[in-house]
Amino acid sequence: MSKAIPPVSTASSRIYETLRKDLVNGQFAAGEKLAINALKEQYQVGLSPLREALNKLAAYGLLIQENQRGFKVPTLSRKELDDIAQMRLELEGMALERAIAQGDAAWEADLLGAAHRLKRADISLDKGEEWEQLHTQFHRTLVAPCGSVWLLRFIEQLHDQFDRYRRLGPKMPAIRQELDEQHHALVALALKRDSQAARQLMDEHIHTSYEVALARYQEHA
Amino acid sequence: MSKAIPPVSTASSRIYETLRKDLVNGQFAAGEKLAINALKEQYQVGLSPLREALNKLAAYGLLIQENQRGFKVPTLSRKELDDIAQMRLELEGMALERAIAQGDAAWEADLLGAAHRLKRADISLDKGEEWEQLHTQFHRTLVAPCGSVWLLRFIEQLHDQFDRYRRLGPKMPAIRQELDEQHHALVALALKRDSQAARQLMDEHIHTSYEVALARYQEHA
DNA sequence: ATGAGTTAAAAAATCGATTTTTTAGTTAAA
DNA sequence: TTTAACTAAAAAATCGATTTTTTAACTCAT
Repeated sequence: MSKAIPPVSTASSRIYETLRKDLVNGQFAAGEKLAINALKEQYQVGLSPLREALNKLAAYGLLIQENQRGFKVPTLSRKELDDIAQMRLELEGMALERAIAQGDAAWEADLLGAAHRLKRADISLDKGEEWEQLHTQFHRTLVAPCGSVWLLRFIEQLHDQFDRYRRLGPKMPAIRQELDEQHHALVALALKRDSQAARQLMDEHIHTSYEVALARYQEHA
Repeated sequence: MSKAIPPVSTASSRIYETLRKDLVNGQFAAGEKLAINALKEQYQVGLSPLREALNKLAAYGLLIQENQRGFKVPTLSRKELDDIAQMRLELEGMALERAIAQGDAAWEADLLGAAHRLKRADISLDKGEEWEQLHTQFHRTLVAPCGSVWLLRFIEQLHDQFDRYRRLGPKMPAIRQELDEQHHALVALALKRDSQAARQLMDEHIHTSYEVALARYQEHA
C-alpha cells in the first residue's frame, strides 16, 4: 500500500516531475521546440537543474534531444498511438495475468480501495487532476504484484506516452463512467482469479481508451 | 542498413556513451557509489556535461539516483537477472515473430550480412570489443522490422541490463561458438519465414545466454 | 528574384565558483 | 559503552558567467 518513502527533493527532481506532468497533459504543443530560457523564467528554476531534468525526460522518451539544438516535444502520429496501444495490450495483459497468479490478500484489499477511491472521485466534481491521479494509481495497483520490475517500468512509460494522446481533449464524464465500470469488473475478475476473463476485459478496457485517444488525436488537427 | 546520420557530438553525449559502455562492461562495481569528482578527472570532462550524462543514465536504468546523495551503480541479483531474461524471452520473441512477418528482402540481406560479419569476427582474434559490437548489431538487425519503436527501445534497454551480468566473466570462445551456431540457424529460419521454429530457437538462444550470465554471476561472488 | 557568403543575435553547451546538504569524526553527557 | 550534539571535511546541487554553435538577417554578385 505504502508508496516509497518520499525522497528529499531537489530543484532538479521537482522540475522533472512538474515538466513530466505538463508534457503528459499536453501543456506543450507536439513538435514544439523548447525555449530553455523561457522555461527557466516560467518555472522559476536555475539552468542547471532545468537541463538535468530535460536530459532525464529525453532519456525517458517524453522529449527528443538533438545535440547542439536543444530539446523538442515529440510529434504525435496515428502510427505511434497504435504502437503504444498495442504494446499496452501485450504488456499489461501479461502483467495482469502474473499479478492474478501472485497477488495476495493485501493486494486484494489495495485493489478494492483503489477502485473505490476512483469511483468516488468520479462522483464528486473532479476538481483538478484528482481523477487522473487515482486512475493512474488504480492501474498501478492492478499489476503491481506481477513480479517484474522491468515490466512495471515499461508499462509506466507507456501510460505516460498514451496519455499524451488521451488527454488531448476535454474530460468526458460519459467515457469515464464506462471506463469506471470496466475498472470495477476488472477488480471482480481479479478477485475471482479468473485471469482469462480478466485479460480479455483488460484488452477491451485498453481498446476503449484507445478509441478515445484516437478520436481526440483526430479531432486535434 | 544505414544507421542514423551521425549526430554532432557534445561533451555530454560523448561521456554518456562512454559511461554507458563502461557500466555495461562492469567497469564499476555493482552497488558502488560514484565519486563524481573522480569521474570528472578520470574521463577529463567538466561537471555539467558529466552530470547531464549521469542523469540520463539514471533515467535509462543503468544508475540509481538518490536525491542529495548522488549516483550509484545498481546491485546485481539473481532475481533481477531472472526478470531481465524472462522479459527478453517475451519481448524478443514477440519482436522476432513480427519481424519475420514484415521483414522485406533488404532485411534478409542485412541479416545475412550481420551474421557473416559476426562469424568472421569470431574466427579472427577478438581484439577489443569487436565481437560484442557485432553481436549487438546482429540482434538489432534480427528484430529491426518488427514495426514497433517502443518494443525495440525496451529490448535495447534489456540487452544493456542483461549484459551487465553476461560480461562479468572472461570471454569464452566455446560458448561463443555455440551461440554463433544458433545465430546462423536463426537466420536460416527467419529466411524460411518459419516464425514458430524461429521463436522457439530464440527462446533457446536466450536461455543459453542466460545460463552463461547466471554462471558468471554466481562465480562472481 | 536566387543563392552564396557574411555577420549579428540568439540559443545551447560548458566552465568555474558558490551554496547547501550529507558524512564522518569528535567530544561530552547519560 | 552508548548516544546525543556539535563540527570539520567532503560531496552534491546550484548559480552566474563564458564559450561555442546555430539561426536568422543581410549583402552582394549572378
